[in-house]
Amino acid sequence: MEKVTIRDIARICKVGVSTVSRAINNHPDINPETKKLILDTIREYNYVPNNSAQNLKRSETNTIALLTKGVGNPLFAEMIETAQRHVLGKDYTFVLQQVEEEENEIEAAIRITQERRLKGIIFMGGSSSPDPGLLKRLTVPYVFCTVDSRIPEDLTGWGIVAIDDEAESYRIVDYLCRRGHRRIAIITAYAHDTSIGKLRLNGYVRALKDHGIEYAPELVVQMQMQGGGSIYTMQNGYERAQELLRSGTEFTALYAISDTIAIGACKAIFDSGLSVPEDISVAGFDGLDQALYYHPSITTIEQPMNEMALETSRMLFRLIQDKDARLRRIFPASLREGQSVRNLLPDI
Amino acid sequence: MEKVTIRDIARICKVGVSTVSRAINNHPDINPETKKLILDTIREYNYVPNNSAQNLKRSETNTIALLTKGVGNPLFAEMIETAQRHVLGKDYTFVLQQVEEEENEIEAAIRITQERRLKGIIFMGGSSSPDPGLLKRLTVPYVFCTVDSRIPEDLTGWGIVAIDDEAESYRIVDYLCRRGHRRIAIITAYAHDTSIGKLRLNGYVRALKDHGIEYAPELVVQMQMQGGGSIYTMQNGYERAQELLRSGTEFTALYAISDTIAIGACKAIFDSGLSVPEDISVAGFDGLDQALYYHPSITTIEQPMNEMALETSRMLFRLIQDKDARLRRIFPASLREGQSVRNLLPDI
DNA sequence: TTGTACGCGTTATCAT
DNA sequence: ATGATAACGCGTACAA
Repeated sequence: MEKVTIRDIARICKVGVSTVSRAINNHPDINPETKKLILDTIREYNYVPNNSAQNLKRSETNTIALLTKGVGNPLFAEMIETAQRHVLGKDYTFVLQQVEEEENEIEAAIRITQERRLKGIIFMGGSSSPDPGLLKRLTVPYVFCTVDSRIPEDLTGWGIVAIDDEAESYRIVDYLCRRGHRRIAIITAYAHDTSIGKLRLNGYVRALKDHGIEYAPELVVQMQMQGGGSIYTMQNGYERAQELLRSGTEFTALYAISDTIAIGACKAIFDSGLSVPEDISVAGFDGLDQALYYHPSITTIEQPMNEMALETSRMLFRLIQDKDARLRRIFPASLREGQSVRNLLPDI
Repeated sequence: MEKVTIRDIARICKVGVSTVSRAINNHPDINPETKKLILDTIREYNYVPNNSAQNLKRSETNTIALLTKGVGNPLFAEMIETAQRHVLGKDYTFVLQQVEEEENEIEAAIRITQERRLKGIIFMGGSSSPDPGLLKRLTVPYVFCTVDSRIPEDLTGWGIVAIDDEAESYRIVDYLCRRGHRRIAIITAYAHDTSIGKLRLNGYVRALKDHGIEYAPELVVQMQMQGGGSIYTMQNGYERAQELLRSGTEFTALYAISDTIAIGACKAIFDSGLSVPEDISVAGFDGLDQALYYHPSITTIEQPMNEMALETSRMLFRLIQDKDARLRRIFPASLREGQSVRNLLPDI
C-alpha cells in the first residue's frame, strides 16, 4: 500500500530498474511485451514516480509556473484556465502560484525557479517596472501577461503580452466625449502607481485635452490600498464613488479603470437615489462577463482574454526554444457598448 | 551565477555540508558565529536549496495542496486566499492545484500526493460522493470544503467543512413562500447530480410541501453542462431563465441555486422587458459580493466563507496530528436580504 | 560543535 | 533489448 518505488516494480517484473524507467518514459529500445508487462504491474500497484526524484535527476524539468497576485481577480481567472490547458497540452507540468500582495513577484519567481527547476514563468498582472537587478537573476524565460512592463534593454529571454492601455483608455474616454460628456470623473489607481493605472489615467487626460476639456483635479479619485487584498474591488469602487457623490462635484459621466470598480460605483450611484445612465453614465475597463450581465450592462473596453492567454503560453514556449529572443505582442482591444452610457447630444 | 549547491556554500565557508544544513534548518547544535557566516554567504550567493532534493530526502515534506475545479469560481477565490494565508503562516508550503473539469479530483490527489509527498489535502468544492475505492488509496488527511461529501464509515483522517445545503435552501424558499409566492421556479443542477445541486433542490421541494404548494415540474429548470467549464455561470443562468420565460410558464419568483446563476437570470428577465422584483422576484445562493453589488442587490443565502476557509485549514492541521480522527463541521449560513424579492402579501 | 558518508528514487551511461 | 551503476542535492546518523 505504502510508497511503492521503481525498484519494487522492477523486482516484481523481474527486470532491471532501467527497463522500468524506459517503459515509463517511452524509450525506443524496449521489447513491447516487457513494456506491456511493466505498464500493467505499474497500474496494478498504483505506482507513481516520485516527482522530486525525477526532477532531481532530470536535466530538464518541463514545468512552467504561473505567478499571480489574487487568483480572485476575475480577469485572470479565465486566462489562467486557458494558459493551463495549453501548457498541459504540451505535456508540461503547470504550477499555479499565488503570490501575496506584499511579496515581490520576481523574488518569488527566482526562489521557485531554483526550488522547482522551472523551464519558464508566466507573470499574470505583475508590476510594470520590475526591479532590473532582480530580473537579471531570473535565469529562465518569462512572459508578462496583461501588463507592458519595462524591461532593461540588455536582457533577453522575456516576452510581453498586453494591450495598449493608454490608447484603449483614450478610446473609451473619447467615446464618452463624443456623446457630449464634458464633466467626466475617473476612479483610478493611486498617485504613485506606475502600472496600468497610470497608463489608463494618461489616456483619460489626453482624450480630454483633445476634446478641449480642461483637466479638473476634483474629478480624479484615487483608490485606497485595502488591507491585504487587491485594490480593484467592487467595494473600493463603491466607496470612492460615494465620496465623489457626497463631495457635491458635478459630473455627467464616471469612468472606472476596471469593471469591478465600475460595478461598485454603479451601486453607489443607485444607492444615492440616482440612476445609470439617466443621471450618470458609467464606463468600465476589462470586458468582464460581470459587466455584461450587470443591469445596465456596462460599456467597457474588452480585452481579448483568451487570445492573450493562449499567446502568452505560446510565446513562453517560443522563448524556451530561443532564449535570446525578446518578444512583445500588443493586442487590440475593442469597445463593447452596454447600456450604461447616455448620449447627451441630440440625434442628427 | 548558475546553480549553487549546498556543497559550494560549505566549501566557501570551509565547513562541512551538514553544518550548512544545520544553519538552514535552524538546528540547535551550531555555533552562532559559523551560523551567521553561513547564512551571510548563502544570501550573497543567492543560494536556494533544491526543493526536489529536500523533499526526496525528508521524511516530512510540510506541504499541503488545495485542489479545486475552477479557480475562477468567485465563491472559492476568497476562500483560497484565506486558506493559503493560514497554511503559509504555519510555515507549510502551499500548493494550489487546478484540476480539470473532466478529471477525477481524488485520482489527481493520489497522484500529487505521491509526486510531492504531501502532508494533507484540501478539496474545495469537490464531489459529494467520491469513489470509496479511490478514497481508500488516499493516504494523507484531507478536508472537503463547502460540500458535505459522503465518506465511507471505515475511513479515518478526513474532515468536512460545509453548510447544511438542504436546510439553507429550505430557508430561502420558505422566505419566498412567506412573502406570498406560490409559483416559484428553480434553476438547479441536472437531474443525476448528486451534489449540492440535489440537496438544494431537496430543500426547495420540502419548503414547498410545507407550505402546501404542489411541486410543478414545469417550474424546475436544469442546467446544461457547458463545454469544458463550470456549470455555475452567469451565461447558464441567462439561458435557462430565457427558456423559462419563453415557455410561457407563469411564476412570480425564481430561485437560482447560485448567485452567479441568479445574476444571469436577472439579466434575462430585464432583457425580456420585465423587471426585478416588480414582475419577478429572484433569490440566489452563496452570498457573493457580486450579488450584493448587483442592482437590485440579490437576496441570497450567505455562506461564512472566511470562517469556513479558516476552519478548513485548521481542521487539516488537526488531522495531521491525529490521523484517526473524523471531523465534520457544519456552519450556519444566513439569509441576506437584498432588493430582489417582492412581498406579495399586504402589510399587516 | 563539527565533518564524513550513506541513502532518498530516479534517469542516463555504459556495458553486456 | 536489458541490467548494473553512477550521479542528482540534500538531510542525518554516526563518528570525531
